[in-house]
Amino acid sequence: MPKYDFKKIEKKWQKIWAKNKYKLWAASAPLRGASASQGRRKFYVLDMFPYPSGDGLHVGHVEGYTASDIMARFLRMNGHNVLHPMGWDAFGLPAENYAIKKKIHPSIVVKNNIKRFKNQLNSLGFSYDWQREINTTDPEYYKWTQWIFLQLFKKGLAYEAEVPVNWCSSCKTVLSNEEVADGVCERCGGKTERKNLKQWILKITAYADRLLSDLESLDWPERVKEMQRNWIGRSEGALIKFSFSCDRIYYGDLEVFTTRPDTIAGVTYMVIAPEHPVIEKLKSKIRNWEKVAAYIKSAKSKSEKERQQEGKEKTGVPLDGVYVINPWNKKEVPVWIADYVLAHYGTGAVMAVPQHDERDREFAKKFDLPIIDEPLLPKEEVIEKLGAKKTINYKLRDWIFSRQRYWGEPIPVIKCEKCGNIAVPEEDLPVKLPQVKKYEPTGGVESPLAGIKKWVNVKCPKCGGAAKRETNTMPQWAGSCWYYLAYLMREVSNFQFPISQYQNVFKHWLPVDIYVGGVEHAVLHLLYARFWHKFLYDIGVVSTKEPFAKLVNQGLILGPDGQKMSKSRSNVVNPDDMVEKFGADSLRLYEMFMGPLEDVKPWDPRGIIGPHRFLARIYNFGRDKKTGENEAAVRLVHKTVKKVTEDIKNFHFNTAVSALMIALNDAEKLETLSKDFYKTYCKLLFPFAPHLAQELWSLLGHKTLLDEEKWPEWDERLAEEESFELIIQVNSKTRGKLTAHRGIDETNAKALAMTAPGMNKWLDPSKIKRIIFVKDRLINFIVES
RNA sequence: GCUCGGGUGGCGGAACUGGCAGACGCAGAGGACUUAAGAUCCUCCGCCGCAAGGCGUGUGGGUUCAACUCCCACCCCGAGCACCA
Repeated sequence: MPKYDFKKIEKKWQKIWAKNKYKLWAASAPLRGASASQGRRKFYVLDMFPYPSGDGLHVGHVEGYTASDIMARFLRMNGHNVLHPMGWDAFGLPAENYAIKKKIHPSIVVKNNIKRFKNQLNSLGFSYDWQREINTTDPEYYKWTQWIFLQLFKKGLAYEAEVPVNWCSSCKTVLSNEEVADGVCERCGGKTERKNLKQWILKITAYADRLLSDLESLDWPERVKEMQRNWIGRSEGALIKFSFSCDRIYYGDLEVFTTRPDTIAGVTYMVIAPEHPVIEKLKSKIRNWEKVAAYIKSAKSKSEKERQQEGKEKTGVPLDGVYVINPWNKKEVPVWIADYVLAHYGTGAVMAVPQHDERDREFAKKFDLPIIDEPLLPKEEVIEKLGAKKTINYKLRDWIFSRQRYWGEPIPVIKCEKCGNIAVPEEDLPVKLPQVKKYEPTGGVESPLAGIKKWVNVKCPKCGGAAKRETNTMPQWAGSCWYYLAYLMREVSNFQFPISQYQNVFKHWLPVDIYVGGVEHAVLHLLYARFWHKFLYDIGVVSTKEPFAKLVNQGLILGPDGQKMSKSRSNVVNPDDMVEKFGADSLRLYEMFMGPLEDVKPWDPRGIIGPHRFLARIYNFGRDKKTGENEAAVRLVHKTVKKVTEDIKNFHFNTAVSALMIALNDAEKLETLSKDFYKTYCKLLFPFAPHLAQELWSLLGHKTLLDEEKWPEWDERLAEEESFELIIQVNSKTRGKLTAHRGIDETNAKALAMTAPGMNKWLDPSKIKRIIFVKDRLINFIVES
């Protein structure tokens, strides 16, 4: 028997595909053809593009990319116009850190890594449309990233402000809230500290309501939607004014935000955040100022995380001499400061209702403040009587957008002492990242770009006077906010201005129909990209409200030890090794066969052998079989086509692979097989194991490429077996089985069941009380016991 | 604490709308072939039992002729959020 020489087969077809790739895998341009009338529609099948790290492709990449490749191939064979592109998200710290260490320019590092990644992707037989390849670090690409920033800037959605920020001292840059998890830098795991720095900020909060409500329209995993909902954190309530009363004299108002105006009668004290500006104003009235000042100082010195970690044990200080009057019942209550009240949320002040709020109760108990039982009031009535303002608050905060690092898109702004922040004129884009000798971050508010005087010093575009460039760069996430549009722009021209020339392609291809990627981007990339897309929608660039209609998350693949793969645990499985040992088709097949796509699953080093053996068996299958018509074979084909087709549509690739295995096992038992069986089987196998399927297809004598073949159809009647196994139960226990014709009625089933071997042991016909008959399944005799 | 997933053989997992639990694969056992090993092929493979049979889908209860599937209570694991007023 010939050996399944996967290396030879895979190389051979990869060569042929490379020659034909633009014909085979290029989507039709929308302006030529693509008629929706014949059931042919567009499908935009998108992978989350990789960061081309020095480690090369990971088996986790292979999982998601195989899933989308199966989908793309399947849809193409079904006659659809499929766009399946790939590119590189190449700005960011790892390339820069590597560059610092090895003294190689990051662009060279990135170039080498991309080359390696691309080879790896091709070695796995993915059917990407490489004509549309993009790279976020290409100046022609990032000029558009800068252009979008400028549109945001012009609409007032990008602004500079001094704000408290998260600073990562090991990455030496500011981070966004989304990049900080548990007080730790998402990137390097280092502790973050709080600093007040002047930064560029994007007003994502202006889109909070739409980012939240439009989630409903998306076919996304509920988990991801829920994470975004939590992150946006909408709450409805009202702003209520309390009056300060010091020595019984009115001293201005204090506004609080509450979601529970109905509990206002139970307010027994007031708490304000230590940072609240009113404290300074009331200073002269506060009798224990020294104590208060000390508390404020200690609160400010702590990071938000530290405050929260200590948060179980509440702390606070009363403002002696300061009271507020409850507008509902005119009662005077004391005012406290405590760091469990956050300055940046609501008004930074809370009316405390210990009866109803757990945190208030904890605080009240600790400091012996009264807890009163009170009537719950009609919410609307309270709001109306007090003239309170209904408000909606969000947890979401604006996106801190500048980074003090080299390897990112320069922020296209010129700072003029006279004119302020001035946008770089569109015709001057891109603002190219200049070559520098040292990439080391400065550690301060400037990026290494600040050291290049020639680059920094420019004329103000407005007044012509001396001015300086902004030296901060954009964060990692900027380039990935719009890359799915860049693939489309490739179809028209090579990123030329103006934007209007791209609107037809955007209209045709958007939204992305299937977006496959890891769940780790749930509140980073996926939130940011939705924000930018909505902005582009508002300024008329794109015509859909959302970028990604359907999202599929592949589950993490763990190491053989059940732990997350990592170099330090040395449990990383390298896809190259697997391709070398078992072949690309085996790797693809195994990763799909491991379990449901979305599940987290451990890598079983032996597991890949199963699919590999299966492919080797297919390779030699049928060599000693007679060709001929065979009804059982026909039914087997139809059954398998149905199962595999439906499974692919539902992303149930594990059971699709298993159906292919079952079909082979069953076919081996048949004496003759028709030509048609082999043909159809090749087509079904093709999306999963394209190299072998194509090889077998050509061995069958076909000159065509399977990419251009039509996906098989099935006949519902033939997809069902003629007969079934009738389960015979007595008192709901299975006591026998008989083969019966489909559609058999109760009377015949009963007669048949009586003839089952050994039935007289279990069944006395005179004692039958009741018969339950389930068509094409079972008959259950209920007898007296 | 809250929210969302999930708990099925030694392992990964399968099971339509409530209808044979354990498909498919890995591992394991026995056999064939081989000087041998490997590869390949055949048979077995949830647990108890010689068998007949009984028991089995996290635990306890319920509904039903029939429950992995539906209902109630609880336990455990994973992910996310977490002083957001």
